[in-house]
Amino acid sequence: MKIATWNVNSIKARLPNVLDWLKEASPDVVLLQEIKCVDEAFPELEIGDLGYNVAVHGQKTYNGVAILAKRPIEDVQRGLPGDDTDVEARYIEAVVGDIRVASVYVPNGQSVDSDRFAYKLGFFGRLRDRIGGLLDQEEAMVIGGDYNVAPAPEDVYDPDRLDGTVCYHPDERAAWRQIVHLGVTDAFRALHREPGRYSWWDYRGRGFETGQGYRIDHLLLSPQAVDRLDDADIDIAPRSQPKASDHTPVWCAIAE
DNA sequence: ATGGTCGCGCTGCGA
Repeated sequence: MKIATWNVNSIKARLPNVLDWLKEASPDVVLLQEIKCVDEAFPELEIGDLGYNVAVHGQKTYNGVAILAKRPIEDVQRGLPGDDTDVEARYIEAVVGDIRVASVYVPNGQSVDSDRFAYKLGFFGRLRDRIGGLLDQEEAMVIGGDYNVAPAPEDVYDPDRLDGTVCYHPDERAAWRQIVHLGVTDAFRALHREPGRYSWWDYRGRGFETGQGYRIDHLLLSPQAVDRLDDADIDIAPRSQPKASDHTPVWCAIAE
């Protein structure tokens, strides 16, 4: 089962790109972030025509996550537990076949001294609690999304200069490791040792053209999923297309 | 140049 994660930065603005990639890559499950629309506005018909079922947790203008799957999507749960006052649509979870999947959009954090950065660290803590609880079920699980953190120096284009800035701050990397230390595995890094493989390039400063990227989109696998991990990679082709998202898909293949 | 470019939606905010 091929499972991908992709921050599309508006599903409406990106629909031609998304449809092209679904046809080209034919993933079984796609975990989308930043769809930037309410549930009713999600282009379910166009995506359904390609054979996908859809589960959406949308929001007007900002955020929004969704799951696409060729098989039925069961036991859908919307929202990350742990803070009843958090109304931002950043988490959706479901079961597809024998694998539990989730699409996560971790807050960007804006700047290190902002309230949004504190919200980001709090979100990481809640995500850790959720993943810890799910691990107790001892099932195959893939938690994919835009984590908005590059875990290690090899995951950013200039680690010395960027250290301490948003998406590569020591507190964010520690929050990431706290999740990893629960016992989940970064699927891409489990199979690739090479540095300089990125999933996001800032529109500003023409980051893609100048090679200034970050690896911030990840698939975290439970041990039961890692045992079945056949392949994983980052597909940078969609990032070079016209009207591209600033993120590109990351995928893994789990044996049936 | 503490900038740059997108998307949303109509003014500036979030990323």
